[in-house]
Amino acid sequence: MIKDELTTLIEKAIKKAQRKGDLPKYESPPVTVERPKQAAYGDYSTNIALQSARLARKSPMDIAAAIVKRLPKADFIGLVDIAHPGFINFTLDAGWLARQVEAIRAAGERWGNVDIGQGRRVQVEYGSANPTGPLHVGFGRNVVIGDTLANVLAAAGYQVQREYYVNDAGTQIQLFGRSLYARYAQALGREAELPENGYRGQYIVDWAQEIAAMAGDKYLRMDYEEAVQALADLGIREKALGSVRADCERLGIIYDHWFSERSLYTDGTFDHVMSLLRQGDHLELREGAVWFKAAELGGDKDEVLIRSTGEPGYFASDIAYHYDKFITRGFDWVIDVWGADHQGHVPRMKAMMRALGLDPERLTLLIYQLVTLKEAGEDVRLSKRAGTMVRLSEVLDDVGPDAVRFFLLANAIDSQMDFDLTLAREQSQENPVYYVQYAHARIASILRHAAEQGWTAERYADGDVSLLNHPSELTLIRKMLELPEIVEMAARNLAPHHLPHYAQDLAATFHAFYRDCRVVSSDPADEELTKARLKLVEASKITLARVLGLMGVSAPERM
RNA sequence: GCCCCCGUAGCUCAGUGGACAGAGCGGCGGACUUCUAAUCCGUUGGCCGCAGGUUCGAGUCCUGCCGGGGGCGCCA
Repeated sequence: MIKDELTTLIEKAIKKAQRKGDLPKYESPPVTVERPKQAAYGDYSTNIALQSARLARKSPMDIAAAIVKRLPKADFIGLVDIAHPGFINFTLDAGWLARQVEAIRAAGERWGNVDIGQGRRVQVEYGSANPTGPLHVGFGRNVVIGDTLANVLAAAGYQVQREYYVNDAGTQIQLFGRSLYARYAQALGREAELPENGYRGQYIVDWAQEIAAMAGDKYLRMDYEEAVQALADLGIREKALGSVRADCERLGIIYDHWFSERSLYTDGTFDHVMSLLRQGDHLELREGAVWFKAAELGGDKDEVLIRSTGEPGYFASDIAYHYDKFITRGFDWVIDVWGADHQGHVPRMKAMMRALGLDPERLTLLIYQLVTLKEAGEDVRLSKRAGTMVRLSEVLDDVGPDAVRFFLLANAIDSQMDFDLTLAREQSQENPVYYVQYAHARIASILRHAAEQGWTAERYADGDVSLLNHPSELTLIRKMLELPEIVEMAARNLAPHHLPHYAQDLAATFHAFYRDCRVVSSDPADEELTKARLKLVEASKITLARVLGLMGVSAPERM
C-alpha cells in the first residue's frame, strides 16, 4: 500500500540525512503517514518533523527540509512540499494515478484486499441468541456487525470462520420446552397452564399448533419431562433456528458452523475443562455450589459455575466452549460479538482465558451498544418472554434487507442508536443506501449505453488510461485508491461503520465525475478519451461493488 | 455506591493527537432536449455537555462534575 511505501521512504530519508550530517543522530519516533482532511494539503502527510523537533533540537521546518532533501525518488510521488509549522505533504503523481485504473481493473473483485491477517485463523461468533423465538430487530445489529466484520477480516487476509452458538442447554431451554408443551396441550383441547415466567409470545402458540397438527397427541402420551425435552429440541431445531436461519439468509448471512452448547456436555469437553480448572486450583466449593475464582485472575468477582442444584450455569458452558475454540479447534483469534447488556461479563471471560493458560488478547469481546426501538417517537419495550417484540423479519418486510444492513452499519458500534419503526418505514426511501446503489446502477447504465453504441469491452481494451487527467477523473481515482486503507482501518479497529461512510463518499465522487465528464462520446475525435473513460467507469464499478459487497448490500444493475 | 458506552449543526451521525471541525437529512434558492434528476450546484446553520490538566498542538488523551443508555443474580 502507498501509505506503507511512503512510510518506508521517509524512514530511509531520515537515516540518510543523519548519515550525511543534515540531521543530528537521534532515535526517530515512529513515522506515521495520514491523509490530510484538506485536499489542499495533498494526498498524504506526515508530522514526523514536528514529532522530532525536541529530539533533534532543530526547528520542525528545518527537519522537514532535511528529510525532503534526502527523500528517495518514487514514481508515485508527484509533489512534496513543506507546510508550516512542519508538515511534509505529498501529492500523488497524476500519471501514476491514471495508471492505477488498470491496476484496479486487473485486481477485479480482489480490489481492496490487504494482508494484515497473513492467513491467521480467526473466528467471529455473532448472533448467538437463545434459540427460543424469532430474532428481534435489536439482534439485527449483532448479526450485521458480525457478518460485515467477518467480510472485512477476510478481505484483510484472515482466514475467517463464522459461527453461531446454539444455546440448546440450560434452564431457559427447559422453560421454553414447558411453555411449548402447555401451548401444545392447549392446541389439542387440554387444560394447561403456562409455567411461571413462561414464554408468552404468540409465536409459541403458532408453533405449538403446527406441531399439534403434524404430530397429533404423540407428546401427550409421553412422560412429561421427556416430552418437554423433545418439544424443546423440536422447537429449537425446526422452529426457532429455522426462523433465525431464514432471517439471516434474507440479510445475506450464511454461517460456516452452528455449534451446539449441549455437545459440550455429551462429548466430554465440559468434564475435561472442569477437571483442568480443578487441577489449576481455580475452583472452590461454597454453599453447595462450585465457584470459579475469577477475582484472583483479574475478574471483578468470583462466579458460580455449578449451582447447588447441580445444574451448570451459562458461564460454565462458556468456559468449555472457549476451550473448544482455542485448544480443540486452534483458532488464533476469537471475536465474540456481544450487546452492551453483556458488557459486565468481559472481566470474567478474561479471567477464564488466564485460567486456561491462554493469552487474554486472543479473545476479543466486541461490545456494541444496544438499539432502542421506537414507534413514532415512543419507546417500544422488548421482551421475548412477554411476547412484546418486533421481529427482524417484519422490519425486513417493511424496509428491505439492503436498507436494514446499511442503517445498522452506519453508526460506530460504541454509539447507541434509535430505530424508529415508523420513521424507518417512512424514510426508507431516503436511506443513503439507495444513493450508493444508484451510483452503481448509473455506471451499469453507462456501460450498457456504451455497448449499444458499439463500445464493447474488447473495443476499449486498448484504451490508454494516461489520457485521464481531468480533475474530476483524478479525484475519482484517488477516492478509489482509498479502499484498501478503509479495509485496513475497519479491520484493525473492528469498526465496520467506515464502510458505509466511504461508500457514500465514493458514490458522491462518482456522481461529480459524471456531472463533469461525458463518458461515451459520438465525436470521433474523442474516441481515445471514451475508451480511457470506459476503463475508469469500469474500475469505479469494481470499487463500488466491492464496498457494497463487504457491507453485504446488493449492487443493482438498474434502479 | 461501583463498572462500561455515549454527549459534535434544528435532526441523525462522521471525525486513526495535528493545519480554517465535516456529511446526510431538514430549511431556502437554482440545474433535466444530453451516458439514469433515486442526481448535481449554491446557501443556511457549531460556547465539539461543563470545568480543570497533559502536550509545540486536544473534538480526540487524563481527572472531576452534569446529562442519557447499559450492567453489577446459585438468569441468560
